Amino acid sequence: MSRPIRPELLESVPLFRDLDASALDAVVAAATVREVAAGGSFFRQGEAGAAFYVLLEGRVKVTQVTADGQQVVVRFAGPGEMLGCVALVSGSDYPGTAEVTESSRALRWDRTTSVALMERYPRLALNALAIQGGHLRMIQARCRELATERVERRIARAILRLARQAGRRVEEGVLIEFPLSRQDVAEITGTTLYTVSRTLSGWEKQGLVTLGRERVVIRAPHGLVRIAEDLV
Amino acid sequence: MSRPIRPELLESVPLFRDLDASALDAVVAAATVREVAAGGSFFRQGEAGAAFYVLLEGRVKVTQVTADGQQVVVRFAGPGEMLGCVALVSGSDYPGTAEVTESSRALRWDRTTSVALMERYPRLALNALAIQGGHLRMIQARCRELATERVERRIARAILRLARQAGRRVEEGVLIEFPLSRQDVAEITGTTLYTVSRTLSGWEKQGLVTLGRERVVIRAPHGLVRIAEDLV
DNA sequence: CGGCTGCTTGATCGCTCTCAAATGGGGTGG
DNA sequence: CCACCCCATTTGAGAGCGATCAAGCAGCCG
Repeated sequence: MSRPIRPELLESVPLFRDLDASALDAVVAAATVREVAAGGSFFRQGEAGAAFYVLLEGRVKVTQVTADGQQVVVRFAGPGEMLGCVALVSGSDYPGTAEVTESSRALRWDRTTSVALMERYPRLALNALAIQGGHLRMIQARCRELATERVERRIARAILRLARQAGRRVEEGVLIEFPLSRQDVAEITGTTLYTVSRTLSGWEKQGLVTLGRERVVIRAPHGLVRIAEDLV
Repeated sequence: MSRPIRPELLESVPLFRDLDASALDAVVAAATVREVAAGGSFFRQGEAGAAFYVLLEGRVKVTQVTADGQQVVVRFAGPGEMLGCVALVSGSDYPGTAEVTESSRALRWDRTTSVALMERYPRLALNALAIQGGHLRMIQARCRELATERVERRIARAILRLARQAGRRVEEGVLIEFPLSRQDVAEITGTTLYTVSRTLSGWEKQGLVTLGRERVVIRAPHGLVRIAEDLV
């Protein structure tokens, strides 16, 4: 039906770290593979949390919408990352929507299977705990930024973070690999697309970045770092 | 040395849910009890994450400070809650400080012990994962609020949340049980103590709350809910 | 080539921060 | 028991960041 999964791909999945070979085999054997094309979604906010995923290929944007319809981007996930972990244990619904921005393949376990596997292979649960702890740390940092920092600095931090997790060197500098609209950046940093546009344009005038439609190339990372970190 | 731990206290700890009696015994036997008086702390931001705690009695305020010295309140923890979970697994340092606001007693496990227990009793790891998932959910909600909502609404939500987790009925209404300064509320909601003071005073004039030094009593919860939820 | 979608830019408004100063409650020491 | 002091709080005045609204521009696809 679908292509086999390359073993080296599985070995680089953080959730599977330090899992011995037989355990890894059993875990993967219990999974099904789900493919979703760009534009689709693995799950949507409010649905019952039926399954837990590990993304193998592609890219996913996790978003939430507020009661009054404003959208917020929670994170971008790439190959190797977990999806749907928060809804996993406490029999609850998905807190966000996992929108597929590049066609994706993921391993899928339904809830009872995931829990059974974690009970059988505690390493899995510990890894999940560690990874989720990392997410918690990251989102706490974002909260701190939202609460205490000016917009320009938040945008600089967001761009640098995105470059770190999905940056590719091109001749002009570092390109953020996936389509990233001004609106997306606004939803990550808690501002409006107008302010994002003005800020990025300002940076372009200073030669810090090069812009395009849904494209950002960082020419002078140190410049952005100065904006992000300087205690002026 | 110290008073024995009442079993009914342990049974209400979410981390220990569905743990059988012998496992619970073993887990508690592996712990030491640590007492910290009001004003002290269980751990401080930046220290190596040496231990993991379950609070038995008292109250703890978890805070972070930014590079430029601004403080942010992450959460308030009461009896039964975990502390130091984020630093537990990924051999990292504590992302925040656990300030004791009411003299506290907690069970303490050092890192290697915690990990060993979770491997031995996977239920523990799964419970921790579920609880941490709840924290993640909550902090995501706060991020969403910070990014999209006006200050008055954020303050209303914060006050209601605090009342839900530490409210006690008194004759005038619902009192938030622990000393809560305007500054604290500001650090929770990402604003300034001036704005908090103005907002609360406004509510007092409308009869929604009664105020005192480090005290808030909610007289009309539905009024606050209207402020927090109405899609005006 | 036309339309769609994403982006830029200008003008204006107002929420919230900031700084300054006054007020008051509560505990402590005399 | 009283007076004092400290600290949380209130309140005012002013400034400015960033939101909002309104147009116009530009890349991209059919």
